[in-house]
Amino acid sequence: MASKQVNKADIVDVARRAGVSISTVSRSFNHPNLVNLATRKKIEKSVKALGYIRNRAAQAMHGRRSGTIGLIVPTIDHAIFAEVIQSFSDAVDQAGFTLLIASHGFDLEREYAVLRKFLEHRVDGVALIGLDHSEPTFQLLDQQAVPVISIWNYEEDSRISCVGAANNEAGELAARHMLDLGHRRIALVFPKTVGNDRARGRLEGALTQLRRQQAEPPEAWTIQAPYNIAEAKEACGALFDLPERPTALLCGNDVIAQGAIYAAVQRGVQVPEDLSVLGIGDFKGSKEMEPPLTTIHFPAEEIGGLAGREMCDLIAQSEDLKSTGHLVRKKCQISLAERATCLPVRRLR
Amino acid sequence: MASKQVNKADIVDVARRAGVSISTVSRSFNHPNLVNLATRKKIEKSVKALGYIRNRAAQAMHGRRSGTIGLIVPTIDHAIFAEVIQSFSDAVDQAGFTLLIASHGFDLEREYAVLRKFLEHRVDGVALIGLDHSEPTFQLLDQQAVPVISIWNYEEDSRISCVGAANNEAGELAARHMLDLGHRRIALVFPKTVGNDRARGRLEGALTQLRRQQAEPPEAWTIQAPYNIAEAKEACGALFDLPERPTALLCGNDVIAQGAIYAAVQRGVQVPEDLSVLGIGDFKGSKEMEPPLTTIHFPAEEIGGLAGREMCDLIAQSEDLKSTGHLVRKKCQISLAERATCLPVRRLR
DNA sequence: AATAGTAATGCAAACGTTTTCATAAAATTT
DNA sequence: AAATTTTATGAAAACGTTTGCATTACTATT
Repeated sequence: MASKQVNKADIVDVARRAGVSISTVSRSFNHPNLVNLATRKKIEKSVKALGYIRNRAAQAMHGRRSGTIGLIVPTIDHAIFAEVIQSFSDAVDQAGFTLLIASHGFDLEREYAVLRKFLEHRVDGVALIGLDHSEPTFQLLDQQAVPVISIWNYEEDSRISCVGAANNEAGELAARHMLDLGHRRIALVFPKTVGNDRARGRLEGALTQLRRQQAEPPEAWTIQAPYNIAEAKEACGALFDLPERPTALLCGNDVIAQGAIYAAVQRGVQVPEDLSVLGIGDFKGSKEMEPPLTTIHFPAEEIGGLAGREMCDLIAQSEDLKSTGHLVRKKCQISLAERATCLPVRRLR
Repeated sequence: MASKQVNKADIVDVARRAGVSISTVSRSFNHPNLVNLATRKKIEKSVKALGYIRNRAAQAMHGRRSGTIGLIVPTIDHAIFAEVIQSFSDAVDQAGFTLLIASHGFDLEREYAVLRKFLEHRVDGVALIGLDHSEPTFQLLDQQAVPVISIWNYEEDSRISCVGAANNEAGELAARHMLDLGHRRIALVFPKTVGNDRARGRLEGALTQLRRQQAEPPEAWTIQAPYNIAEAKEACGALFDLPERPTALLCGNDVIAQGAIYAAVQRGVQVPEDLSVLGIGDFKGSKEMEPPLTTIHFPAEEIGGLAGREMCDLIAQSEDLKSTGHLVRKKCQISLAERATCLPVRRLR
């Protein structure tokens, strides 16, 4: 509506208007202490008048720093990732970085493509979710020597730096809780595990623990459900319609647990009286469900924030060129959130 | 672990290794048809060997295009925004853009700061949520003449291009449905409306409709709840404990509706028999709740995707410099999703 | 009063591309 | 066979910054 003339304000224009050289203008931005206060004021005024906005692209071409961090996630639209993304974003934002985000839809080839794209933009660092990545991805990361961090999973022998929790421990903890409550007829409902080390770790942890106590579920009781309430509900419904019903359901995540509970309600199966249901993840809202969901708490916000700060540190280090190249690994504690969907097994049935 | 030598591969290096000039290398990327196939192959080989990755920053300095789009949202960690972000991201991704994301936590001053930061990175376009923005934000946008689009809300006289739905219509539709079911004792539970035109539009639409039919709720029945199941549950709980209880609850969004239902369950109030509850938004999972939530459906994915494509178009147009500067507005249809939480009022009580 | 520092600034050379213009070689037309 | 067009390439000038080095004008030291 207004003038809308093409804006051209340049550092040169700013310099001219302020009656100084461009070096001085540049310096007044980057090393203000090196320039006289009065000069700085003049420049400031000139900047305001011209509506000048620094060009980070030009800046980046120089000092090797673009001021951006790339975050690659499987999907943004996911209760738990959204939370991690938010806290990661807040953390790097605070350090002045700008966040580039892309999702690959659980496709590791697209992940590689996105990584390349980010590298073209010369991100100062890259964050990935999980530790499952394609070989080309690892190689590219290594070759470009870009600071990188994996969020969400912890593994003591991870190939790249990581901040997260141990998913197998979550699975073990979950199974142990069920066993502690006396359950032996435990069904497992998990998402697909290919290319998803989160789910795989949890499932393996749970199975390990169950086997250890000779409570491995029959095949019919180990079912797969997508990350999606509706389909989880359906999958669990099928399970409930089986002639033999388990006394406990160990779900790979809270969404599946929620679906399971809905499926139970639909069939008049009482939770937790007739069936104990345990989730993993402690998604937002799980605590407020009715009945509140017993689950394994993952400190998503803590992980995201920690990862963000760690990412910034890594970048700062790599800048010092001391670049010892050593990996950093941070393990965040998970815990059992005992709420209302699990009960000791009723011996009589 | 591996070599990890500092990577320096340059377009110059590529050119040298391929035995051609840098112009040819650059051309082979940007206008492949202008360079001989054999030469292209040589360059390709050289690129591979050196692990060269183009520098978009340097590229951007030239042609005025950075290949990035900035998306500024109030928060990422929010069922509905996450969905919009995802589809917007997918759409711009498909067009080859890279997405910059930042959240401002519903603080319009931070929104302005983020916008400036994005502008420093020379984003090719900016997308914002909603139409409520500070005056400096609008001015900056106008002055920089950067393609901009607002996502989520539709207003026929919006100050910037927009793709979204009409929130007041959602409120009206919601109120009308309750009235159609015979309810007259209707309570309103909405989030804070300052700086949140989504909530404000909905509330106003609902009130308009209710007044029109002389069913405006008493003050005690118009309560405020934050976007948060736990607090919504609490707020609604207080409402239920009032001596006079409404027969219907019109909630500003599905999260609040969910909280309301939990609060009802807790108190033994039957939904929908004793109380009809209507949400707005149709969040993921609302359909699968037990009972499935009746709500006003907002096509979040459609809005995000449409906005993304529109953003790309806007950028393409602005590049043609024909820049007619006219705004584009797209209205997405909302609809009533009748499910199980609303019932015609019981006259006798 | 001469010397050595220090503070403030400017000049010009990077940075890694893209693109215009010029040129050479090859293909086509006359 | 000469003239013209087309195709393929290179040289060099941008693009908007940052920064090392040089210069000038002060201020402090002897």
